[in-house]
Amino acid sequence: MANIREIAKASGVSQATVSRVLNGYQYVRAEKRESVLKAMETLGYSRNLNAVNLSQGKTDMVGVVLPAINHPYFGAMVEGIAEEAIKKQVQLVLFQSSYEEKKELEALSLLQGRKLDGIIFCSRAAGDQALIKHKSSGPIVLGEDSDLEFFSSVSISHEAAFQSGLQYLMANGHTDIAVCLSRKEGINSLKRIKAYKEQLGNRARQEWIFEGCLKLEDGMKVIGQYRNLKKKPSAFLVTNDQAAAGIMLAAKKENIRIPEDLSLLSFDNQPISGIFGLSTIDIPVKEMGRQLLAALLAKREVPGSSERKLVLPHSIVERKTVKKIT
Amino acid sequence: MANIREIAKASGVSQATVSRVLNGYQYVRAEKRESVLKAMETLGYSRNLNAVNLSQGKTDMVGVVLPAINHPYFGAMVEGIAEEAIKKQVQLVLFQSSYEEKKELEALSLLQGRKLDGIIFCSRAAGDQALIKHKSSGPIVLGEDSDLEFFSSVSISHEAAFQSGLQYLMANGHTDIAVCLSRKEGINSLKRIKAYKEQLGNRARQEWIFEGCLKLEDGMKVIGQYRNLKKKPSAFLVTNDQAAAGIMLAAKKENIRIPEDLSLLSFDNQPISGIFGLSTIDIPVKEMGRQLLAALLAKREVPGSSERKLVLPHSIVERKTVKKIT
DNA sequence: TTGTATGCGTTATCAG
DNA sequence: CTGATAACGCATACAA
Repeated sequence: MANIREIAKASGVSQATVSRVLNGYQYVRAEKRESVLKAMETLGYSRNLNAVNLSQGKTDMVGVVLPAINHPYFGAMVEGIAEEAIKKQVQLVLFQSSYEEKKELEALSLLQGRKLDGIIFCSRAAGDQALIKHKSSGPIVLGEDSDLEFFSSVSISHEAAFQSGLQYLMANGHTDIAVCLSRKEGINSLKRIKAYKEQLGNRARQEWIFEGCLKLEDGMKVIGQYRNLKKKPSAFLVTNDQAAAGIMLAAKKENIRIPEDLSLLSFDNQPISGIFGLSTIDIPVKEMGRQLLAALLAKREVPGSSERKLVLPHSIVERKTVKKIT
Repeated sequence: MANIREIAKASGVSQATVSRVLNGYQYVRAEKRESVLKAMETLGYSRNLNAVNLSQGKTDMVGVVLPAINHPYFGAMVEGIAEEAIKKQVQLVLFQSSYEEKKELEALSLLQGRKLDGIIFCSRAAGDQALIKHKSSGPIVLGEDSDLEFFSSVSISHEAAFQSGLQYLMANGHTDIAVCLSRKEGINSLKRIKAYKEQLGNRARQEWIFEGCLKLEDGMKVIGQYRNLKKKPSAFLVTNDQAAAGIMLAAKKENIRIPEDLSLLSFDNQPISGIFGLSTIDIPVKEMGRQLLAALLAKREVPGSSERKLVLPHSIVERKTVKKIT
């Protein structure tokens, strides 16, 4: 636990010189540098980062808030963030929120306490007000398709993507379309329900809106409910590949043929959709991650700079789960 | 960005008193407390945690190193750790290593820099030497069944569990047993291979040892290789439920009946094993997580205290994937 | 190229 | 109950 002062004393130089050696500063005479290095070696010195952070007013750590670390969608996003983080030499601190506001506030309070240089919200439960209140604590960027003018954001247009999904199904002759959403509340779900009702008009049905579809198991449950439907849809638009795969799995068990009996179009284009031959809507999640970190660091660089809304493109990947009805 | 000094000035008290208010110290006259609180409110004060950490010499943050955050086994372990972390008021910082030593060293260097009060290695790629070198940096505990005397550890006896799995299969009349391991190297895999060869004697076959079986997809691939085997085993002992589920999935596709044609016994007793009706060996992973954090904090409390090796029990959960051969 | 002095924001000790 | 003041360990502007 030796400190810089002891090293200075042991090597017969000043603290400042030790600091220079520590930071690879060039103007240090070779002999002194050696002497400092040797002293550090023998005394087992290691830099106290808390002191460094305090002195520099930054930590090179950024928080990443996301509902579920193990969900492929967010997993891919974190991959993108992490890739960029390595380039930019910052450490990531992950906060799994499970959509609990309390967890999200934990991250915000670390930002406020200057332990984080910024926070990326991949998705969130906290309301706008909670974030706005923390705006002065440091840079915050959003991985969501939000209208919130106070923060930079990177995302696709979820509304447009959802609409084009519906339109694709309709273009294939489907008029009875059900949807599976990831959660009840949440800015995206609300927009999607709106789009659903608008696109389908009086063919939209409340009992065709399934909520809480995040994981494989969730998708499997949907088929159970599907069986009990008096009027059955001919197609499902599912907001993530996992749930859609679950639907396929359960459908096979129940001898429901896909796509002959039921068409499926999902979102994300994660590896599992390839394995299952799922038609899906590609979202450049990883790229979103990269851009999110880039946006955050840009804000850190120039604190007052204006907020940017980056909207990335989506595209339909046709595979084998949508039947063309003629 | 007001600091404690400005608050002191604004409220007409000393820094010390402000600090007392900040920390809920009781001996502060009510009026002064009010005045300080008001000043903090109007100046928008928030505590700089880097300064606090520097001053106190601790951060109340602990690092958790694990290969894959999204793997159910480690997911459950982190759940246990997180549960305990809330009780003990510490923040978790997760490091996904993907079994890359570089990532693990990142965590160690934060420990060395005093940004972490300790590290839990749920599993690791780094060799013993790398850890031992960092022993003086702070408390380190291991979630593995290691003989390493320098660190406390919490785990089951992987060797005994693997053996009892083999014995269970043999007790059910199986003599041709193949095994799926999670990775080639790694302390556990080596022990398991040893146990396999010991138990089966000359019935053990090199081509019946499958490695790299971590995820569902990995299990699916195994069936592909199984098809090409001249001599086929009658049972698989698989070191995690995910891979076993993958085997079931692929087997169904290939019209291999389970357990009629092929028996399956896996490890972990994660939810998916229940869904698939998998016979499995229960491991109290979550409890391991709790105990790991407890052990770490015990070390933080009493730095010199002796290392403890906690071995938790495992048990076989009989379901429907092991056929009794008579 | 090097040293001195000061600041970073708290906590904690020690008088009073 | 309260206030000075010394740590905590490092970075850095300013001189030299």
